[in-house]
Amino acid sequence: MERISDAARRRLVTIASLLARSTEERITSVRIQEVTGFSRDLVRKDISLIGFSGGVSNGYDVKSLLDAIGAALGISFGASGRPRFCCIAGLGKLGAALMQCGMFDDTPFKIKAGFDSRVNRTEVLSADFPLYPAAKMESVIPESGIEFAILAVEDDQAQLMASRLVQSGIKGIVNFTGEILTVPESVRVENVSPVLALNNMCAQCFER
Amino acid sequence: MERISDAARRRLVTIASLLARSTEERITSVRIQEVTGFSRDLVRKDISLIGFSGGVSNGYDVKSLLDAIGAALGISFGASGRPRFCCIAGLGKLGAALMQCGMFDDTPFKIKAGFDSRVNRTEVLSADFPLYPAAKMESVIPESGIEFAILAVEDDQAQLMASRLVQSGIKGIVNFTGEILTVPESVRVENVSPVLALNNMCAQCFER
DNA sequence: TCAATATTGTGAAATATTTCACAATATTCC
DNA sequence: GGAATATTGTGAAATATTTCACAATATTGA
Repeated sequence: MERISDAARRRLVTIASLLARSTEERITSVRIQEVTGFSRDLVRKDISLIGFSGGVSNGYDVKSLLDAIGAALGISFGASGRPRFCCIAGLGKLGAALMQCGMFDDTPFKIKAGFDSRVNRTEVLSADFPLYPAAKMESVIPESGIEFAILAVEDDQAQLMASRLVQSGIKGIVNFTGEILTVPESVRVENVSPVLALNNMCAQCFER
Repeated sequence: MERISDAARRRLVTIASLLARSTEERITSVRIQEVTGFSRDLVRKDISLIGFSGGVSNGYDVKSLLDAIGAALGISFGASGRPRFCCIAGLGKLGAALMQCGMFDDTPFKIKAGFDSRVNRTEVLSADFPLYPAAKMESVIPESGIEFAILAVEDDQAQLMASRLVQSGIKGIVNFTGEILTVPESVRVENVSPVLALNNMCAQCFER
């Protein structure tokens, strides 16, 4: 099977989240284009790339296609799939909100620990999972089977904490800070800083 | 000047955020590669794309390069640049945290309004800027010169609110919800949902 | 049933992007 | 000062991605 490019993989993940929420039984490439903005040709190519071919002239079966994408990319939707253990590093306003907002409830992502360098933060807050001072990171992460971290510390601590997460064996970091993180090639970073996002949008608006 | 691709623009924004935080006076393409992971060749190409050429054999002058990228892409860093007015739609745990966490303090992005469909939310919370029931969106946004919105509502309200933001004349949406938003081509969306980010990371890990 | 229509799946063509390679030039070190 | 080294800037080559075009097939409606 041909290699799946990074861009194609992201499109497929987007398509899959769309399918996961669909109330329809079938969906066409034209409809996917309307919702996501990806061209219908590309949608068909991406789907054929994972070796799926169940489409007929009234589109794809939503459930089969979702399963196929999930199987090809190793992802699942809803709370039932193979659980993926995560932690939150930084329990300030934003970190605390992320841990309490219920965003991960219907997903395979399970928050298993929270870390903060200020000991009193971990004592004041309460959560469904244990909170630790940051010093415990290196032991807790491997022991709990935590794969991914959500980084929500202050910008000036971001690189330091990221490096410690990497040291602790984390596979990927969802970066809420404004810092550009330097990590080994084997570790993934997804930048979700609102400020970076706004800058990208401004630049895009200016562009035309 | 040759067209700047979307990917190149994003790399330039990333490079610019890096420069904006740099304490050094000069920086080389090799150093930018080390920090960002973009190949040094690509870094040089991107920089030449905006018509900047000030590099010598010990690198680029950080300040000049930052200015050049800013001028080419219409962005600025720090609180001094041309202000860009934003709003937050959805004042639940996450929206409230975003509005209080100080993340935008040293940026040109100024939060000018908050919206929530539950009237009592806007009465209970207090902020540096006015809070309105969502019904006021269509009048407040054009009147305040708000260009961008941060969408932090519950998933099931996401598309509806996004459409109303679009109706109100917003240029771009930073989307914290897990929904894939359908908007006109003229409106930008940056997806910063932690769940989407985690899914993209999982897919990437599986890939190799 | 059968024509008209809609849709997928996929090679081939067209574009776009990235890497390569190297001349030109600046810096460093002896 | 001069050789060795480092770095940019940029065409050209190599890759990669996207769009095009259309055969194959399913569905719809008369």
